[in-house]
Formats: sequence, structure tokens, C-alpha cells
Amino acid sequence: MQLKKYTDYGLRILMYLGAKDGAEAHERLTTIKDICETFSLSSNHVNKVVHHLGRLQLIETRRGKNGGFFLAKAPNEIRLDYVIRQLEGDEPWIECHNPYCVALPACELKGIVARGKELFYDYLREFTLADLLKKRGQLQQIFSTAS
Amino acid sequence: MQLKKYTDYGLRILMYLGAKDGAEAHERLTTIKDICETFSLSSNHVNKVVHHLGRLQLIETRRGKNGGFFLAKAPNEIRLDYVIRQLEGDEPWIECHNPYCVALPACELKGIVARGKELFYDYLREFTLADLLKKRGQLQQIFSTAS
DNA sequence: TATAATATGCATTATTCATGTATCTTTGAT
DNA sequence: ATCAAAGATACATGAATAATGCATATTATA
Repeated sequence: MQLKKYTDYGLRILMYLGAKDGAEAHERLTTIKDICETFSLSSNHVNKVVHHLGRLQLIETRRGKNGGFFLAKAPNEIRLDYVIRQLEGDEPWIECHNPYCVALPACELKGIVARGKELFYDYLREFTLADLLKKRGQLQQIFSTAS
Repeated sequence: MQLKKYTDYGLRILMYLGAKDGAEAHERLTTIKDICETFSLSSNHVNKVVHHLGRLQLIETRRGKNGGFFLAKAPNEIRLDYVIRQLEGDEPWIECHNPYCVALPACELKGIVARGKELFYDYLREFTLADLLKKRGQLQQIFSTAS
């Protein structure tokens, strides 16, 4: 029971972009290479996450020379429940059908777990990317000296 | 992001035993074979889960001929948060150390996710095995005609 | 037109969960 | 006593999915 690295990487990318938010346009432009060097990750996976964040319209991506990506919304408009739900995938946390469980018609469990899952996301809903940037200065410093 | 089948099987076993709770001693005695036939599961995995439930003192196991296992506590004393935490393992839902994340010193995320996880378990804490047995009659019927 | 960036699809590897096989230990029945 | 039936235990194998790698297409700019 753990979030995927995929999701984790997505959040780190948003934090990286958020730390630059408000800077000049050309300063904000970040490449996959930047992310990989900063967090010591392989470019393939990051590539896919960036693409996904683009499809979700959380970031804007620019192809071609001098391309890159940047936040498409203000940090306080990017809710954590949405990001995690989307990157993680939103399947039930308990599998009643694989293999099929005979108790299913009389089972109270699936509802309880499903409600618990919603409470988890309800809590995340209270936070946005802006909350992840409380120590923005420190993050900027970390990111500028990493790589 | 999903509970393990291992955990799921554990809960099903408890439901099976709970449906029999209160019956004569020899009626309550259940074997791994019974469980496997009822839920169409392989005995190996169930074996391990039963052993685990025994170590947790949620069930009492009896080796040897005419052995088996049965609930060691009343259903309303078996809290779901405990069962799931123990069977599932209680690691953090986000991995900051694999690979190590440079943002860690200034990261607000791990705390938020950890708190969300606790809210999930806090909710489960409101329920016991007894709550999974609301439709006890129906469950008994299902279990007696399955296999 | 060359180059540097993302986009995309497919292949491979790694990890973890699930399952299988074998054998040991315990206990009751014959 | 011995046998058989049950869980206990250790190790091996298989399956699923996540993570990573590779190749190439597409796009945009200098």
C-alpha cells in the first residue's frame, strides 16, 4: 500500500515548477533534463509524467528547441487530491472481483474501505501546491544547488 | 494503490469465522481447506494468512488431527484498523528515500500524506468485525452452500 | 537545415505479490 | 504404536505491475 513513484515524481515536478513560479518566462521554462538532474531520475519515466501533467493541463509544455514546460495555473489552484487521484489512478482499494468473492452480495467491507479512501482524498483536498511551497526559499536554494 | 489480496483474504477468513461465531465448539472449528473451498483460493496463501491471524491472537489455531481454528475474540472486539494495519504492513504511503529526494528537508508532502493515511485508519477504527456481519444470516447461507 | 526539445510506442528489467512444493511438527483416532 | 490429518515453516517459482530503457517521430526555433 503505497503511492507509485510515478505519482511521487509528478508532485516533485510540480514543486520544482512551483518554486520558480512568478519568475520571468524564460526563467520558469524547465526541461525534463533539469528535473532529472535535480532529482537524479531517469528521463524516460519523467518524460511520461510530464506528458501526463500536460494532458491534465496542470502544466503547459512547449516542444522544439528552447522548449520545456511551466505551471499552467497558480499553485493555490492545484489541489493535491486531484493531482494524486489522476496520477495514481482511481481504482477501488479492495478487489472484490479478482478472484470473485462469494461473500460479495452480503459484504459490508467494500463500502467501508471505499468510504475510507474518500476520506483520505477529502483531506488532501484541503491542500494545494501552494501548501507544498511553504518553505519556498529553502526549496529554491536546494534546487539551484542540486544537479 | 490497493490493499493486498493477503489482507483481503484475512478479512474474508474473519468473516467466515464470524458467521459461525456462537455455534458449538466443534461446529466453529474451521480448516484451511474449508476456507479454500468456500472462496476458491489456493491453500498456500491462506495457510500463511491463517498463521498470521494466529500470531495476532485474533484466532486460535489447533494443530493435529481434527484441528483447525476459530475466533479468539468476540467480533465486536476485532477492530478493522488493527487487522488491516497488521496484515497490510504499516509503512509510509510515500517513499522519500528510494531514491533519496533532495527536497526532503523542505518537503511538506510527506506529512500531509502521512496524516491522510492516519485519517483512513481512524475511520476504519470505528468498525469491527461485528459490522461486517450485519447480514450474518445471508453470509451463513452463502458459506454453507458455497464450496 | 540542424538542433534541441517533447511525444509516443514498444521492449526490457526489477520489484513485489501471489502461488506452489516439500517437509516438519503436532495431535487425535485407530 | 502407528497412522492420518491438521497447521507451521522454508524455500522456490510464477505472475502482475511498476519502473526503466531504447528508438524514433514530431515540433519549433535559431
